[in-house]
Amino acid sequence: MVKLTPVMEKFILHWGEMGNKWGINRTVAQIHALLFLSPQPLNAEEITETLQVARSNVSNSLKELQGWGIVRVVHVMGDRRDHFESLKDVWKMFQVILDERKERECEPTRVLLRECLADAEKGGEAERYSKERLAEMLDFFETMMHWYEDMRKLPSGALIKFVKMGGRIKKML
Amino acid sequence: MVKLTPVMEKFILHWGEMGNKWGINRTVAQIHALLFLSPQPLNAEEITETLQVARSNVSNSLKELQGWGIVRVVHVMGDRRDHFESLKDVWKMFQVILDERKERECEPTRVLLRECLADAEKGGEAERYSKERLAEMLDFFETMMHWYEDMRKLPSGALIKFVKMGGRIKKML
DNA sequence: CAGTATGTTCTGTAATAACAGAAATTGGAG
DNA sequence: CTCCAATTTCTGTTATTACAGAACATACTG
Repeated sequence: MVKLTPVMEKFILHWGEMGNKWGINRTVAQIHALLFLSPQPLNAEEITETLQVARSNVSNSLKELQGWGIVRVVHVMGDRRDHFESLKDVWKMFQVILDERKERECEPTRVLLRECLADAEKGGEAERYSKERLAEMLDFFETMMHWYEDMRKLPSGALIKFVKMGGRIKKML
Repeated sequence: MVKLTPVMEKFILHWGEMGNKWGINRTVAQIHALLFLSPQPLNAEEITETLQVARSNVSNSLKELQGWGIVRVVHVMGDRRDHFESLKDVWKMFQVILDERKERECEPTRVLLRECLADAEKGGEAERYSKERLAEMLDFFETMMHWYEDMRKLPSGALIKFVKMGGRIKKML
């Protein structure tokens, strides 16, 4: 049985709410927070007891987290139950989440914007204004996505150093 | 009466779904999309008819969008009804949204993380591991938020140029 | 001031999402 | 193969959120 410390509880609850505001199911986010704070991998039963939610809910939420790529199954010697652990490296964790959201949400939007622009071509005058606006939107998406992909390629140390430079980068430009 | 072109309709529906995935109410996002694509400001009645949702729903959603700072009221000469228009500059629009999410969601998280770390100090051994993890998390948040604030200060032209440079920035480091 | 257009708030309903518990499945262990 | 632990999937319920329509409030018009 995992006993939540006051700090763990506080963070887990907050993380749940936060997830919610960003379109992530509350229990999914809570489980993620729990695993993030757990020194060892936990099995589903332990998560169920600790967070007091249904076993099935835990099972589905873990699948979801694995789908996002921030939680993975590990095995403990002499125990055939699955155990779960979260990525612990915060930078990597958010990188993985961003990668995933880019694919799931930005990419389809980019595709749709391209389609819209193609349709707008055939729409003549009626679509003129939409075409203008959506072209700008598409340019924004493409620019940001390219930029993210470029940053993404940097070795993680270089990226961190770069971000930590913050405003001083300005002088270099 | 506003007649939706096929392109407008397609984009509005997609934008609604997209909003949903990011924790934004569907009609709120749809209204935003409509205003973004509308060459002129629209009044609430027009929005109601165009999107076929209740007048009250439109009223509340518009308040929400104004709260986010991406839609504002304008007046048309000789018409006492409020008209609404969206920011049209995509870069500015996303900047405003990010500003707002930073304040609403990241800032409270930063505060909470600080509290957690303070609590963890008093928690002794039981909180040792949590303290480690949350300290890293806090560092991540502070670094990213500082970085964003620094970038935010750049004149928008410089920022755009900077982002468009993308990977070529690497050579300069 | 009465009447009307406009906009907001309130209240109940409908749609959706989250969830619990049961049933079904999978895959060792003996 | 049989049994049992572990996990997943299914089904119905509960909670939440989104929404419509009505009631209300505001403020302009004549």
